[in-house]
Amino acid sequence: MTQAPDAAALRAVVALGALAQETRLALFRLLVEHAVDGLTPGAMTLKLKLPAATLSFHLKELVRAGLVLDRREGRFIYYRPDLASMNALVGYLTENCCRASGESCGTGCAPSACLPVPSRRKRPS
Amino acid sequence: MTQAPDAAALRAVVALGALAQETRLALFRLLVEHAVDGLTPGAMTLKLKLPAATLSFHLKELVRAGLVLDRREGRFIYYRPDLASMNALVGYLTENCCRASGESCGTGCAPSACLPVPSRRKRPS
DNA sequence: AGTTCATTTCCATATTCTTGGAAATATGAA
DNA sequence: TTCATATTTCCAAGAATATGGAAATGAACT
Repeated sequence: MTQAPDAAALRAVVALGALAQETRLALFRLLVEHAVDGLTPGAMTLKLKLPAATLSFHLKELVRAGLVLDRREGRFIYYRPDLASMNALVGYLTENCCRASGESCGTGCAPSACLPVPSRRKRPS
Repeated sequence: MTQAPDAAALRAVVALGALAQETRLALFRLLVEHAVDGLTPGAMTLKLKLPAATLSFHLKELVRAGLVLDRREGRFIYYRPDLASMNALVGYLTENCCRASGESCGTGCAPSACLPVPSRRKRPS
């Protein structure tokens, strides 16, 4: 079965697996709505009505997959989506799963969907 | 946990789950390379070096997710990717996971990636 | 009828994922 | 230091997935 350990495919499988779960997909979508400043786990538990342990588990999964970034700010941790990474995933799917090898299918097929967050803020202690 | 059983999200989760597996992703990519005529399970077992039972299991999963279509032709069954469905998945991700709600992020964000196999190809600029 | 090939289902096993309470850790404030 | 809040890790039980041999099904041909 294991024949071509393609690194890009491996990354895609991990990212797809991270999104292939109802709670995590909802969580990621929520984060996308707050892509600029991010959200704290506390805010997410309120929004999604999840036990803290469950939320933390899924959040960690998204981070492990490289789809979510975190930054500590005092007592809080802000999580935000890594849109560049998400974009890369969509690009991979478009490239490898949307068209036959070597073929182009029009202007809409460009892999670049949207770019990383425009501006960043930092405020560490 | 289960709070908003969004049908579109549900479909996306199933499709993502179908692709979030090394063997199945390789399988789907193989099918995309033969999107026009399709492939028989026999040909796939040879290409991917999988036991028939294992291949059948994964194939069924892809069909269940709506990503693969089959047609019987005499003694053979030909499987081919449902590119429209794949396109819808990419569209969903682009719409819901690539940008903040209501925001546009440039010309590249158009949800339509590629449509079912084109008869004519365009020259990329 | 019976034979052969293509493909799937049956089944048991092994592995991985999901859940969430309880305990632990980290940070800031009094 | 002590307290309170934010967040994570620990753990264990249940649920879902993955694997593949062996048996069953389907479809053509003799």
